[in-house]
Amino acid sequence: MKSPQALVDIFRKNGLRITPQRRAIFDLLAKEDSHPSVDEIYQQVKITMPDLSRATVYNTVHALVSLGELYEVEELGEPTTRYDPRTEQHFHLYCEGCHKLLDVERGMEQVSPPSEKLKGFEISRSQITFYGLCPDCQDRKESL
Amino acid sequence: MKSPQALVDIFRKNGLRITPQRRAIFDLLAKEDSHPSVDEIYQQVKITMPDLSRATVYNTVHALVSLGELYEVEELGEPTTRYDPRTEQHFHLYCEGCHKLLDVERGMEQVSPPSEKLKGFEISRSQITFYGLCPDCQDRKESL
DNA sequence: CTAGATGCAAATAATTTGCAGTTTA
DNA sequence: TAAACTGCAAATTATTTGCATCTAG
Repeated sequence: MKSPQALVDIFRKNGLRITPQRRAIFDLLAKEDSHPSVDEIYQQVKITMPDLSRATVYNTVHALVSLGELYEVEELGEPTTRYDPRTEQHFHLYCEGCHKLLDVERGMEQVSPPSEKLKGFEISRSQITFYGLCPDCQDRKESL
Repeated sequence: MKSPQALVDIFRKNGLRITPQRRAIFDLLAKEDSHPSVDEIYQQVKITMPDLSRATVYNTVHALVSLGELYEVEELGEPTTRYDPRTEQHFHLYCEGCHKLLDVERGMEQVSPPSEKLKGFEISRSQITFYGLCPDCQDRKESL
């Protein structure tokens, strides 16, 4: 995630305005190293800004996604969309037991399929998720 | 997707019953080579079975997913879950212009990250999606 | 016969929308 | 001061649930 100030600049450059609510959301996301939902962002920011509205969080999150500064993560079988503040290439490990979601760096591993398979598609990004059980949930399962 | 008869056997083996509704859903999915939502399945089957209920489709689809005979595809930024009748390994190409979703066979490409990165996770499946623009949508964009 | 399924309708819950009032640039 | 943003509340929509009835095995 870029710094709050960088996001401020990007917003202004795109004709979007900077409000105290947006600043607070930028600050939160910059500190965040998990994958928060809109509601989690809302609950956090609400602590210091009690009359924050959920609609405002949706609004700002959508703006960030449009600008490519935040990504949706949705392949989790959960009803809520989570957001990913990390913009570097990485993949996800998702535990189907406890719903933990971990980032794993992507090395030089191939991130695009052989071009003859692309059927003329122009690829802009990819999402790779591995589903399974984390060590804790493996133990929990064995002890049943 | 397995044949309707194979699914019938699997359901019975698991103590689930075979109703005309379920048979019709199996038949549809066996023919299907796209990625239908519950509502699309419902609309199709409803044609020949007018008092089908959506709840029944949800019920049967969930049963199929639990048995590992159908997969959820959810990384599409759409509000509805689509289902994937193909059980072989493959990845997805998703067009962000027209929301087309294509299957592409996966070859012997590496489907799991190097084990030292797995942090003890036990992986059961993976989902790999490439986002971009299909040839048609690339043309459409250029001609603006 | 009886557990499991069905259809219906009502309930949930995430997200979107409309709008009057407020604020940023 | 005009366009953008805010909070609120109502609307929308996918999915889930409760329940009385029906049916597959």
